[in-house]
Amino acid sequence: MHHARATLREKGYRLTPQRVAVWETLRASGQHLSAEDVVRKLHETMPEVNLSTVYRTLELLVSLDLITETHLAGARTYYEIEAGHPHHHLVCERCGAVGHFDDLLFVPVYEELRRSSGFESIHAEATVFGLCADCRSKDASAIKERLDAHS
Amino acid sequence: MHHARATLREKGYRLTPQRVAVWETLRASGQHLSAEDVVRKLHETMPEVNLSTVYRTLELLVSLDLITETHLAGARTYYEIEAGHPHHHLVCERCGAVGHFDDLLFVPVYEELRRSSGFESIHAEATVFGLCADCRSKDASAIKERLDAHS
DNA sequence: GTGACTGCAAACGCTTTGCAATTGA
DNA sequence: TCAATTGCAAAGCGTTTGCAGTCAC
Repeated sequence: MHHARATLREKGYRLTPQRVAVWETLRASGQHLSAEDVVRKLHETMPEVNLSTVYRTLELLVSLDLITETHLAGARTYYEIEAGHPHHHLVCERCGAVGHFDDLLFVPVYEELRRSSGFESIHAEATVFGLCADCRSKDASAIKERLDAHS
Repeated sequence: MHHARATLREKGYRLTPQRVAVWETLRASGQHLSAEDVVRKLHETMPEVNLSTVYRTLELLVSLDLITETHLAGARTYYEIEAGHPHHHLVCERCGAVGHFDDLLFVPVYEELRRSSGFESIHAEATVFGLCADCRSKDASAIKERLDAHS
């Protein structure tokens, strides 16, 4: 919060209520939100904020490294507070739950790619899909129930 | 080619000139093409083919596992002939060159994620960005030239 | 012959833009 | 005060859809 206010001030950007509110919304949620998600939340307390203002603000916050964009799946872009360390996403294909994992896990892959392809300055955007523990245990109990019913 | 014709036939789909042409275009290029790229190439020999037909055909070929979709960067979707083994992409941020690497490189990462997060049935979509060897050597010679000019 | 397919035009969802009115510094 | 920022409406882009006509089978 201070972080964002200070950075905006420093760089000579105005501290408008809309900008503060977008930042606060992302911070409070702690989630990955789309622009649409952000206006929806904002409208609860600031009904007049416009979607285009939200887009402009998100773009600004990204350019100041205060938030990051990710493309989890589909057309939409999602935004989250900059975590400080590069990471990637783990998405449950059943319930949509989103987890993080550190980019450091990819270091051996990057090294192999440098060696084999000659690419340098490597960085990645990766989304890993799967079934989260919750959904798997729900599946397991559903199967058990069905077996019990037959016996 | 036989591959695609046979599969379409088998599944009861009609073998229209448009479908064959879309498939042939992707095969001939051996590249990652967007729907727009495909119509542009098709229009050289079949000026009447419509973009929406191309989209419908690409969707069909994807559903038959004859081609795959990837999201290299930006909004566009790209298509390529199904390679037979899962892979990811390596994109040069300077010249746009696209390379492949095998999904097997990620196996240790997947194992770690299963262990630490409880996710299962894991698969990923990853794009790795960097500077390809060509662009790096061009950079290097440009710097050398500038240094020589000053000496 | 007939239903699967095509071309066309219109709509889609998400995002960006131009502009006049507003507001933070 | 006055340029930066906003809200609004319109356009942008890539993609999807409804429909009437066409064509592979």
